[in-house]
Amino acid sequence: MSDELPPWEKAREEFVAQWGSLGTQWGINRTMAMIHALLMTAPQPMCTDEVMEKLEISRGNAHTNLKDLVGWNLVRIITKKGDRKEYFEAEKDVWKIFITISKERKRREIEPAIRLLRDCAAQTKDEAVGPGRDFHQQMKDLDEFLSFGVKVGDTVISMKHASALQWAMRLLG
Amino acid sequence: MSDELPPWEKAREEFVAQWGSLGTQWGINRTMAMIHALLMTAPQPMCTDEVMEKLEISRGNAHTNLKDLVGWNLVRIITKKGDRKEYFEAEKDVWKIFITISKERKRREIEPAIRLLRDCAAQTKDEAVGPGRDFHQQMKDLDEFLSFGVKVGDTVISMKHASALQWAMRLLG
DNA sequence: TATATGTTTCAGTAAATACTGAAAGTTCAG
DNA sequence: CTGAACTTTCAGTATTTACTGAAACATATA
Repeated sequence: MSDELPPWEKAREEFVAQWGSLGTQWGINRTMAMIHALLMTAPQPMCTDEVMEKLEISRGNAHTNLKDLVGWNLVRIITKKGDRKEYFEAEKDVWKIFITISKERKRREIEPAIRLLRDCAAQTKDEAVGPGRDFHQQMKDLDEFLSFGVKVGDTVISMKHASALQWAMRLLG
Repeated sequence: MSDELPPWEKAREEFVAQWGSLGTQWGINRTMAMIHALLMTAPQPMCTDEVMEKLEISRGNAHTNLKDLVGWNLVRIITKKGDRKEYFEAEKDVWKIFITISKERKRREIEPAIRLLRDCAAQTKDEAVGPGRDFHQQMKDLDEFLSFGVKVGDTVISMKHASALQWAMRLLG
């Protein structure tokens, strides 16, 4: 069956499979990464059954991961009139993908960390000497660093792609 | 037992536990994140037995994760003369931690992705029309974006903390 | 209102990951 | 050498995470 595919689809299948493996490395599940890869390279929006068939996965699995991708704002639902099915379409613009992922990671990963650091710093704000003071300082340092990073990130993701590019080019000299 | 701890150690225990939970969210295992948190806030380098005791984990688990952290260059081994034990000490400087993590993630997560994208682009370089051409272009776009990001990242991590800070401040306006 | 078409949920199961504890391996001092 | 002190490995087990398939649910059409 794979033998009958147009050549670019062979490459696509490799891309989907490998992107899935890579996904597990950066902490997202294989199926979700594969669906994302599939949709990013789909000429047309795909419905649940097409995804199930392409990846040979169950309906429940396809459904859950499609909806998770929608929750990440990496995929949107398309409806066609006269057709009750939902179709799924991935954002293909790399800059937009980058912005979306950055925002989500900030919300899910960075902000909770900052809250923890502030809480721990607050609990130890009266420590004036020794290990207690060092601990307090470490919490503050980490907080300050992450908060500053968030600020920089917010600035970057508020930029148009062209502006960000120009700015980065200047950095590279 | 916890009741007898100095107050800053209460905060530390919360930090360690919560950092562990956060760790699982960004795809690293709980124990590794907890050991890292423990060592980042340790007044002195700690040996395997101390880590085992503090976190109530087995020797094998402590050993594996300590060595993984050493592999990430986030922790280094200290030996004291006249003492055969290995002691472990985490980097505490946030800028250095950031640089270390950035380098490792680049190596483990970004570079393999770039290799995949180039491979898939190469396989489809002759596609001149339609979906094949779009696929090829998508691979190239992703490659270009990530490669450019790596370049920017390399520039930033080659900077001294103060320079990077100054540069970022300028961005923030 | 019945039926067809599609979506969502979830109990049960499979697979991947992490952990334990003990045995084997290593190194050094006497 | 020999034994003590410490490190490393790994088979077995526990825990977590992901997946399946079918039933329940929702909604549009005849």
